[in-house]
Amino acid sequence: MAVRLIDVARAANVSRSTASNVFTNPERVRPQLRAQVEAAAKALGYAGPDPKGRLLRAGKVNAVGVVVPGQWGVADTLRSPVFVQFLQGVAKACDKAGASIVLLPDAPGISGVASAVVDGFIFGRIGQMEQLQGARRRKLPFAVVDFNAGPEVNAVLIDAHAGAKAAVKHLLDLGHRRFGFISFIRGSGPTHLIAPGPGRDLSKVGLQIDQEKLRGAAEALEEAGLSLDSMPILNAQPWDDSAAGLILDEAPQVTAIFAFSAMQAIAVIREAKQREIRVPADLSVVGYNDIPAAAQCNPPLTTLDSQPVEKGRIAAEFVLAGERGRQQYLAPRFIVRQSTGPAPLSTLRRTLRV
Amino acid sequence: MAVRLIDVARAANVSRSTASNVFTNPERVRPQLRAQVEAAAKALGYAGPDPKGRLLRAGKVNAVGVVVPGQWGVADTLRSPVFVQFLQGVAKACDKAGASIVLLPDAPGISGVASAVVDGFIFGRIGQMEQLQGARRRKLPFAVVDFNAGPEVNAVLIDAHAGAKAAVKHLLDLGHRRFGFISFIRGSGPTHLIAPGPGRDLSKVGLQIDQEKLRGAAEALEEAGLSLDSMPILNAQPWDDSAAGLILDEAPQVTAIFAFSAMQAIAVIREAKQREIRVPADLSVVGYNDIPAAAQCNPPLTTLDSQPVEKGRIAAEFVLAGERGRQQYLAPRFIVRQSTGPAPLSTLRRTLRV
DNA sequence: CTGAAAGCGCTTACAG
DNA sequence: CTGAAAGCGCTTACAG
Repeated sequence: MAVRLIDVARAANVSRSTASNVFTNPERVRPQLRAQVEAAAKALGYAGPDPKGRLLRAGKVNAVGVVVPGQWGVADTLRSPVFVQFLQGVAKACDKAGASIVLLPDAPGISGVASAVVDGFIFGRIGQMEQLQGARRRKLPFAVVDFNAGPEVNAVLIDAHAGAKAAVKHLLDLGHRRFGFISFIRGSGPTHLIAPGPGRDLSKVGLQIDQEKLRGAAEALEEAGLSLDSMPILNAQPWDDSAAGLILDEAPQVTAIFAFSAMQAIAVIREAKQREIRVPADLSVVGYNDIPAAAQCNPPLTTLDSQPVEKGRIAAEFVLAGERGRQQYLAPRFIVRQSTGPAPLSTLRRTLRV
Repeated sequence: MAVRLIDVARAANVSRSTASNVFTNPERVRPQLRAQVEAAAKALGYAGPDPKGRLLRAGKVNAVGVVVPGQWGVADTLRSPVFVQFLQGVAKACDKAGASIVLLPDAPGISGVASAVVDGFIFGRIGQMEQLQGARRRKLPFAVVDFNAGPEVNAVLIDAHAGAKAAVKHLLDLGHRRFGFISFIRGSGPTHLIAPGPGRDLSKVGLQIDQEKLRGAAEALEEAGLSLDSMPILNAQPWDDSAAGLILDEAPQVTAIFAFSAMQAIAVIREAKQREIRVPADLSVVGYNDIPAAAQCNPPLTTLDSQPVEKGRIAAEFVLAGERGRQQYLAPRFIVRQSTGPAPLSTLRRTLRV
């Protein structure tokens, strides 16, 4: 049914090679013959060489795969503004290189890493080393973001430890002593509170990068004679709207909340407003990531810019260039807006409400 | 260098067919032989069948291409929140079908429509029929959004005429008589004002869907005894921040602005605030598309929800199902928030400023 | 359950 | 400048 190159070649009375050249290396074919072949192609309705055939022979797809955690799916992941910023960065590099982007789930199915038709992979959010196995086996170049997978793996990293430390220091300088944290949740479990307690196990909280944030926060607290152990940590998906209410319910004594995602920070501001808790007079809020809504919300959010666009761009460049084992560190930028202020003298008004 | 299926087959002392079956139809192979092949694969470091080879033989890629206008590039297009919502819809359908999404520019280059390795195309924003040529020649199913390309072309459409008419009626009911419009610009030209004037040519303004909006607006105006010809229209990219200032400069007499994108509407609100023009007391603003920022801005934006997620989902379903010539109409939802209010009694305060 | 053969559609050295 | 031949890596009827 479908017209093939050989059909065109026959109709034009030339060999397959010549017909192929007409489409791929036109300058190698005499104008007259070229016109002959083009006429035959037109007459037969030939669309040009089938990419599937070309692919097998030529080897290169001109596409990079952006792998999305299977548990969320592509649709859910696109709801994250930071992921979209990251994707913009990937697209910048791909646009320049004339490559296309394939969005694919990290699922065992037919559309996953094992069978994607791409020249390489970028992992946008990763929980553990094992998720890289598939890409490694394909022997294609790949890059990882926000995850250190050892010296042989291309990675674009941000110094989240320093960022979180700076954020907590900023709050300490404002006089805050009682903090609450909202972390990204690893896997797809339900939102839950990790109550304060000495020696509690935080190793399952969040992704590798959230672990770094926790350590950065702990360090800043210790330098001020405080301990992270005495502070509540909420474990939630960035888009779970119940988290903000939960932490305000469970930790009314807190005067500052540091959320490891901008969406959660904004949710806290919104929820606080509904409860007539003033931000920043009663409660200071710091986020992580500088999404568009962070500057637009009221009050505008104090947050860390984690450079997602740059991350995506560099990761894509590594993959497109076929690099192996490159590591690039980026510095977060701390942006002070109006959601943080001096610690209130008393939390009486708030605790009374509970 | 790379290990192939045949290498594994030889090492395991079986035929290629059997080796192939181990990976593709394991249940057809006796456990013992299967283990033998798997051991050989492991020993050789074989990653499983190369998708490029499989593809050519099997025919189906399990991916749909989302085509982005070449003049903007993928990176620019991802800056549009509506496009991202649309992509979410596409992803919903693809996640369910186990397909991946390929983001590709509508450019002549190697990564374009002509050579993309996909099972079909979705056109997210289209200026003219000719852009469909490439997809048509590939003989793959494709769908178009917000563009009527005739009865043989799958399309998901929204009744923008009715939506725009409702929006203008809403403003008329509030007493407004002097309107300004900000349309999407076709192509990549610079932002410019189309001054009022009888019989001016509006056929080059915006895309097909913006033409519909203009007609809907004109109809509402005529029913109120007014003419679109007497109203200024600004032609701009949704992300051009200078447009809001320009229309406020050039059309100070206007009491209501209807922007054909939410981003422009929000920009007008922001710019008005800077000039101490009160919204909605001095100026009413209506947008098109209900992006997250529309509800969050201050005051929240009165706008039309154009159902981008649904559009994407349905378009993807058409393509995944191999449909041809389906047309689906969606109704826009008019959302009244706080950026529109009664027309001011006088625009004196504002005109004095100019 | 297993294997020999054909072929998916194309490009790429190579010989002329 | 042009053509005959080999082969990219795999799967799929088909025969046994």
